[in-house]
Parts: sequence; C-alpha cells; structure tokens
Amino acid sequence: MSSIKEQIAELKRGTDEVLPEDGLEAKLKLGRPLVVKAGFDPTAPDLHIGHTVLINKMRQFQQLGHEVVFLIGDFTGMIGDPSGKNTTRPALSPDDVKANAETYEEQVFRILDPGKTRIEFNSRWMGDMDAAGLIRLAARHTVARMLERDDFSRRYRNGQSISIHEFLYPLVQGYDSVALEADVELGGTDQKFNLLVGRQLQQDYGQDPQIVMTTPLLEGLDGVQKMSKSLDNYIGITESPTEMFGKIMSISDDLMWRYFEVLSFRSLEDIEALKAAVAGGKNPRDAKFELGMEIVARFHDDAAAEGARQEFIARFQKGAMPDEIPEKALDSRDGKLGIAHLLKGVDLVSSTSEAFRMIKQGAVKIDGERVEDRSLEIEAGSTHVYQVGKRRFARVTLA
RNA sequence: GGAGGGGUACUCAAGCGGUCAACGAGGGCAGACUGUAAAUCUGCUGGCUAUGCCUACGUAGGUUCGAAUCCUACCCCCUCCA
Repeated sequence: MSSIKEQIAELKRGTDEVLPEDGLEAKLKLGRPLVVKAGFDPTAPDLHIGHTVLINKMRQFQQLGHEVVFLIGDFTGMIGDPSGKNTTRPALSPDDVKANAETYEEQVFRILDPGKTRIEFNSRWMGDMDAAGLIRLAARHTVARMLERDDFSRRYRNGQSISIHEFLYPLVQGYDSVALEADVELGGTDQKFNLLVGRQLQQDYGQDPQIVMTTPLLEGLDGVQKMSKSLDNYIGITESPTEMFGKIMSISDDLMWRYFEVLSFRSLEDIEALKAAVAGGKNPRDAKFELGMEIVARFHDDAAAEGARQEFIARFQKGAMPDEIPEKALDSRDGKLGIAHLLKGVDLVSSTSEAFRMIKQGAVKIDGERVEDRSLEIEAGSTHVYQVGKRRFARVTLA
C-alpha cells in the first residue's frame, strides 16, 4: 500500500477542489475504510463519459480499500434539483425514478467494482421522515445562507421564482450525509454548495463533517458546452467501440488535450511527453488514436479498442466499407423502386427530399458507385450496398 | 390590479402587405482537401405521388387580388409600477 502522501496526490488529481484543503489527510490517517458518498440524480439514466470523471474518482477510493456509496437520489428526484438551472424543474413520478435508477445500476458497474459498492436510495430514510422531522431539519438552516448559493441569489435578485421546496433540496442532500455518516462526498463543481450544506448538517448532528471533493464538468464534443445528452455532444458509456472511437476522433485537436487531462489514467508526465512529441512533429491523429484506444478499452476491452482503430483506418483513411453492414429487406410494390424511396424506406435518410439533396451533393453510392441520377430506379430481386455519406450504410435486398 | 415589450424554422435572430419555404449566425449534414469524423474551403439544411403541389411565422377568426407582415379575440412569456 502506498503512503498517505502518495494516496493524497493520487486522489486529488483531476479534482477541482478539496475542502477543507488538508482534511483529506486527517481522514485517511484514521486508518479505517472511509465512507465515500456520491449522489446521482435519477433524471438522466444514460451515463456518458463526462460522468465518469467522478465515477473514476470513486473507483480510486475503492482501490484504496474504502467503502463507496453510490447514492441514487430517488427521493430528491421527486423534488427536482434546480442546480445549474435558473428555472424550476418538473418533478419526476415514482415510476420514472425507479426505471431510471435501474439503468444507472447496470451502467455504473462498468467502472466500479460491484463487490465493493454499496447502492443506496435516499428514500430509505427520507421516505419515513414525517412533517415534523422535515421542519426540524429545515430549522437547521437559514434563508440567508440558502441565498448564498449562486443560482438562488441570482434568481432572487432578478425577481424569478424560487419555490420553497427548492430550498429543501440541499437540506435533504445534506441529510443524506448524516444518515450515511459520510466521510467524503464527491460531486461536480455545480454541487459545491449542496455538499457544503452536508458538512454543516453533520456538524449539527454531532458528526465529524465530511470532506468535500468536486470534479470539473467535462466539455462536450463541441468543446464549448458541457457534455450532456440533451445537447447531443456526448459519448455514452454503453456505446459501441466503433462509435466511441469515432466520436473521440471527431473532437478537435485542442479538446483532445483536455480529455487526456481529465479522462485518461495515464500519468501527467506521460501526457506532457506526448504533447511534446506532437509539438515536435508527431501526428496529432496518432495521439488521438491513443486516447481513443484507452477509452474504448476501459468500457469494452483491448481487442475491441484495436478493432475500432483498425476499422477507423480502413474506413476513413482508405475509404473501405465497414465490416458489419446492417441487412435490410424492402418490398418494391411493382418490380422496381425509385432510389429516393428506397433510401427513405431503410432509414438511410429521413425524407425523400433529403434523399434528393444527398444525391445532388454526391453523397449517395451504390456498391461504391456514385449515384448521379435522382430518378434512378432499382430493379426488384437485387441486393446492393447503399451508402449515404461516409457513415451511413445498409445492404438492401429489394423484393 | 395598472403601464409597456414580446411570441418567427433545431437554437439564436432579421423581416413589418407581394420577388418569403422566409436575411444572418450557430448547430447539423454533405462535398473537396487533408495528417483524423481535427483545421480550412464550398454547398445544403420543411414535406410530397417533384420542374409542380402541400404545410409552415403563438391560437382562432377577419380585411385584402395577395398577410409572417394590417384588424379583432384568446393563450403564453418578460419588464416596470402597485
């Protein structure tokens, strides 16, 4: 086992803040497994690699022998957390929450060790709390302190509405730490306020307050906005190797370094060396290959990573067809079918209008031959590989 | 409750009686190029039984040969005052 000093250096890597600064050392010196908590809002059931910055950190604690609690905020999900938003969010139904939570469980064990992970739902303790208990909890915090939170104060100043129940969210989240007797709580930087409320409540309840560690929000594939499903600039952790690798290859060369910094498990010295190599003439594409391989291997395996790389080279450097082309069958009605209708029929395009546009732009190929004539008709009984652009393929048998 | 401002395509945002399927920007897609699905350049970006037709500018009506543009009612959002 490495020294405490080394552990701290390792744990701090890639974090935004650790509060209080030296608290982590004191906790580690206790010499017992620490309870490390991270809460997840069950509104977004599909994890993407942006979330994994935090989950990787959980895994690190696990590897050091600590107890990691994956807390699903099923109760708080019914309230709706306003963090990072400037309007209230609709509350989820219990059924939604349940379904979303299950999806979480499936996905998170791609990174965490199931044997060392405790999954909790905060409804376990919050569900039983009565009105009197809630009011007692609310009595432990003041409006003035709530308004310290950025988004609350901004909305308050601007005369936008803040529902009373939104004030309860940080309190409930903080109470989760009390219920779990958490030693450490991990969260995104946008969660900082809520995590700090946890510290304060623990102190009120006579517990040693948790250490707060925040991780940065990862930029999405566009390199500007934060990664999120709704902006469609994400890499989902359940995506196929080819898909993941391709998306990594599509990020700008600048963004690649940011991803190396927060997603890669490689040492910082290693990354610096790679950067120097690129500055000295190494093809940035090859550096990106390395990043893509590491990410794919993490969620699949080494073979899948190598396969994804091979396919990328074959397809985009050499223009070859992919190994696996979806098979489709289509019925031609009267012995033949116009090309536009065929493409639409197998979902290669979303409308016949789009099909005509693609043909006009030279994006449509049949068995590698570019289609020039938009009124081309395909005979029934034939099977061809149809391609739209570089990424959409289908082998279609026309009956 | 009073006074103003506004709701336009995926998003932001012009247009304020006809040449508007709607300027521009972003995003997306495609082509070229290339050292990558980077960067750069160019084009496209409502649908269809396609050289024409249909549907679209908050909703419902109205005026007009003709409306996103004018009128009426309604719905929603914002700002200021109380």
